[in-house]
This record gives sequence, C-alpha cells and structure tokens, in this order.
Amino acid sequence: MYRSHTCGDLTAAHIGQEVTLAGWVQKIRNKGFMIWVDLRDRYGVTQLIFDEERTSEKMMKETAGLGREFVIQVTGKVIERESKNPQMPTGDIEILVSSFNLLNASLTPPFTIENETDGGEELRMKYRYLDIRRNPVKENLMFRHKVGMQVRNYLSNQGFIEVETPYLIKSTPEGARDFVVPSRMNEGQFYALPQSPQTFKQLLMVGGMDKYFQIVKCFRDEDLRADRQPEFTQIDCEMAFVEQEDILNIFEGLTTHLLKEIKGVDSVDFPRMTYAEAMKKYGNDKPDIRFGMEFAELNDLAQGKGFNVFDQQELIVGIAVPGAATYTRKEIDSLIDWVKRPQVGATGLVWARYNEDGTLKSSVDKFYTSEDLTKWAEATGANPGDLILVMGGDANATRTQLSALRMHLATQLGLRDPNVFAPLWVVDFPLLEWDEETSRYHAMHHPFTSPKPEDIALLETNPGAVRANAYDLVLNGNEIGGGSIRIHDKATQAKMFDYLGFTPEQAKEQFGFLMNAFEFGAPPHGGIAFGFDRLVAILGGQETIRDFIAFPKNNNGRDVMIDAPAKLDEEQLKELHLQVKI
RNA sequence: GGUCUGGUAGUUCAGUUGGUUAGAAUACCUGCCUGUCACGCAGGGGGUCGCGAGUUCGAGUCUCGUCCAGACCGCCA
Repeated sequence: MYRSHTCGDLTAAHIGQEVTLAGWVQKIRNKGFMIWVDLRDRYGVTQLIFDEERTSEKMMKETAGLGREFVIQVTGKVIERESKNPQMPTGDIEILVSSFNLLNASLTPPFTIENETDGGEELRMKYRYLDIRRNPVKENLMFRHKVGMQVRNYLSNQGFIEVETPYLIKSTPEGARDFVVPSRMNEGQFYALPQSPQTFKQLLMVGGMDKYFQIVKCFRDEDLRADRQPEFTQIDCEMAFVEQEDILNIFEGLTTHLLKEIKGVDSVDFPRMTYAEAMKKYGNDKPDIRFGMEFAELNDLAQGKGFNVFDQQELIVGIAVPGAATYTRKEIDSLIDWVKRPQVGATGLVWARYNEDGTLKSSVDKFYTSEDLTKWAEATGANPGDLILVMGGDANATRTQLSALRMHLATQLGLRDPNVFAPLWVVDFPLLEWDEETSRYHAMHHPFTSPKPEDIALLETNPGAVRANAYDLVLNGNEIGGGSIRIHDKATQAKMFDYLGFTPEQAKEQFGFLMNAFEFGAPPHGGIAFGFDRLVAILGGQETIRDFIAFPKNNNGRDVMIDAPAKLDEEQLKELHLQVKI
C-alpha cells in the first residue's frame, strides 16, 4: 500500500495517527534547523516537518537534497502545528516524518507548478503533463468530468441509450473538410473520420433505438480558434417519434439540470427567437441576451437629411450604449478605429452623445437637428447618459459589423458576467444558404434537415426563403447546440439532394445507404448536438476551451508535446500505397 | 488564404535616437538562519537577443525574407 491517506485528507481530527502519504514535492522551505516540505497530490497539499531535534541527521541531509517535483512516500505522525495556516484546509496539522522513500527524482520543471504559473502557453503545452499538475487545469478536467457525469445521468434517466458509432467512415463533400485515413487493405481507398455521427444516429432511429445519445469525438479539418479544436467532443442526441417541441423541452431540461447541479442556478428562462428576429435585433444568429443594446433601424430617420454617406445605404442601424455618453473623443475615436480594422471592415461610425442634461451632441450635427437626434434616441431606446452609435451600408455586412461592435462594447463595459446564464433558442433557421463561391445553395444546417411543410412550395420559387425545422441553443452569445427535425422519407431526401446540386448518381453513391434505410420503415425523427468542450468552458466561466481539454492542439493544429502531425517513413507509405510529393 | 501582435537568461519580461561589458524579477546552485507557509539574508552561475540576408564605422534596436507562437477574418453543412 503506497498511502493511507491523500494529501487533502488530514485535519486536526487525525492528530496522533500514524499515516503514509505519497505525492510530489511542491516546495521546500529549509531553515537549517528545520525543513518544511509541502507534499502535493490531486487532492491537496500537506506540510511535512523535519527538524534537528526530532529527525535523524541522515534524514535531514536527504531531505535537504530533495528538489521540486520529486516523488516521495513518507510515513509519520500527524501532529498539531505550532503555527497554523488558516489559508489551507490541512493548515492545522503537519506530518512529523519518521521515514521517507524517494520514489522518483525530477528535473527542475521548466515553469512553476503553481496556480499563477510563470509559464507561457507554448511551454505549458509542450509539458502538458506538468501543466495538468497545476490546480486550474486539474480542476477544469475534474469539472469536465462532473459535467459529463451529469449529462449521462440526466439523459439515462430520460431513457436515452448511449451507443457508440464508428470513427472510420466515408468522406462526403458536404460541410467541413474531412480528416482522412488511408486503407492498407483496400488499395487507393480512404476512410474519413466523422464530422459528426449524423447519418449513424439516423440509422439508429431506423433501427428502433428511439432515444440515443453519445458523448463522442468529432473531427473537422478546418482552421482553429480559441473555441475550436480539430477534434472536439459533442453530446450527440437523436430521438424518434418526436416533434421540434419535444426536443426543445428535453434539452431545456438537460440545460436546466446542468445549470442547477453544476452552477447552483435555480430557474432559467429559455426564450425563443426566430433566426430572422435575431438577425434584425442583434445582427447575429447567436445573440448574447445578458444585456440590451438592441438594434434600431434608422433608415426613415437618417436618410434624406443631406448626409450623403447614409442616403444611398441599404440599411442604417444604431444602438444605444448604456452610460457611454461620457466617452471622450479619444475613446470614441478608438472605437471608430476598432470598427475600421479589416477584421470588422466598417467604413465608419456615426456617434451621438445623449448627455445627462438631455442635450444631444453628435458627429453629424451639420446634417441633423436636435429633433432628428431625439428621434434616434427614441428609436434606439437611449436614455440620458447613453452613447448612440450608428452605422450604414449593405444590410448583411452592416449587421455583422454592428454586432461585433456590440459584443466588443459589452466586454469593455463588463456586461458579460460569466456567472449570469442567459440561454436562448433560435428557431426557424433558413434551410438553404446561397454560396457565392460555388454559385449554388448549401444546406445551412445539413442536407438531412427537413423544411417547414408550409414553406415547401417556396423551394421552386424562392429557395433562400424556405425555413427549416432547425434550432440552435445559444448560451451567453455562444452556440452550444444545434439540431433539426430530419427528413425521413426517400422522396424528400432525394429532392433535397437535387436542390443541393447532387446528381441522382452522386446522391446514391454518397448517401445511398441512408436512402435505402428510409425505404424500410424509417420513423419520423430529429435530434440535437451540443458542443461539449464549449459547454464545459462556458459553465466554467471561460472563453477558451483549451484548458478544459487534457491534450489540446495549438493554432496550427499541432500537438507540440508529441510533435504531431509527423512524416511517415517510406516503408509505411508503401504499405498504404501512398506517395508524398513535396 | 489574409490581418494584427509577439519571439532577448530555465521562465516571465524591460531594453530610450542605432553607440561602453545586454538588465530586472523569478527559478537554479552555495552558505547562513529556532515555526516557515510568496519565508528571510548574503553570494554565485546562467545569453547564438528565433533564423538568414541587407543597410551602417557600429544592429537586440532599421529594412527584406523566413520560421515559430497567439488573437482575429475567411473557413467551420
């Protein structure tokens, strides 16, 4: 037996007991006559004491030779500390060591294993196994485990069955780029890793597993972000014999359960908003509704007043920034610079201060009377003390730009409190999305999404206006889940592939297995998938998912610890029937 | 594919207008220290200034290229 207790167990109640602990040396404080060693494991830190009076000279010497992160096993007596440390859970006691055993030495770690480490991102990733010893990362991983357990508990209690689906599947041209895996036994052929278990979960519905879920890895070969990894985890769900309403209810239940069990949040509303409304009011299909600053369209108020910049624009839209009338010219200028950056791409920004005394002062006073500006204030819902910001241009681009500004300001004003949770269902997404590059319609969600029955006729006349039975769950401005009611009959599915530009042969080659299955009594079905990494990060109050993943990839999709990806040797390439041209 | 920011001691960073031997903190090593817990005190070692060209009497500093890292845009059904 390596240990009788962990380093987080012992308190004043154990005084007098003989115990054995094992762990890592966190810190050595050597005062010559006395040496304290902080011993750490996953559960906490316990102070060991060695002194000239009670410890042998040999052991004193050996202890002085220890270094940070050495692994030791110690046996000794729990004693009351002469000077206690109320800051730590084990601060009332220490271990008077009678024997210790060096289990393993350690090099000096390249960064400090402390809550506030001196290590930079790159170094921490290279030595991730050391980083994981630090409390913040360790706690994030434990937190992730806890969320996963609650998801499994909730869904299992609701009658869902967790079924594993294959990772080696077939590449399809729709959607994200696939990661591919060459087949040794089938010369010149490749598997693809799944972007999601989409078709398999639909086949499980055909198989009668009417409530399925899986916490599952998915793979997309696209560029990374702080909240995006090439391999990521989804809570993937599918149900048969359900309508959209049933699915929304179940997953409101899941989200409520998680907020309660994980965050202690009691009751949360799940307002619903159509995609069209979200775009109009927030310029964004995943609005953060923890704060206001809703869009006001000002075309009628701002055009035809001699301000040429606005007169020709498709859309003039403004927001009222709470309490920002006191912004200096310099601060406003820096906002203007911010929106002009290529990442946002706006050409400019018109502002109007709604002063506390009720007067209005704007950057366009030459063109607008104070009556005009008062109407802007009414339209944007501005109160005295607020700053009105207005942009004009192409409708879609301007909405996107103002949305970016709205989020930027909310962050700046501290309106994005990570302890406030504001979920939102965005429903009635468009079925199709025009793609300029390929000059054809793409499925906005995926090609298995069913159109709203009342919009089917529009498929012939105005495909872009067809709404889908598709929905996203948004939490604090992040899309944490999305799903749809699927097509479950072959004729409709074939028609959908046709609209998406597939020839019948292509549809058959790529998705024939699904269409065949639909001919054997496919039940009506639908589902949803939650981004697990992102959900865990948001519940944990953080923006970046990397520290909730044990071994994440860097910006370039590399694992800098194991140095992957890497080249293959000739022998291996030959076996896989591959040639590399570089 | 693009935009921006950064790369100087083990680590995190500073380094002015291009000018003497490149600094600080921390970590590490040695010694001292009778209750430490960010222990303290004294001393010490530690640098291919990412890499390659160029400008210059002289480059950590300026220019070009390149590599690496991070954030973002495109992309992510």
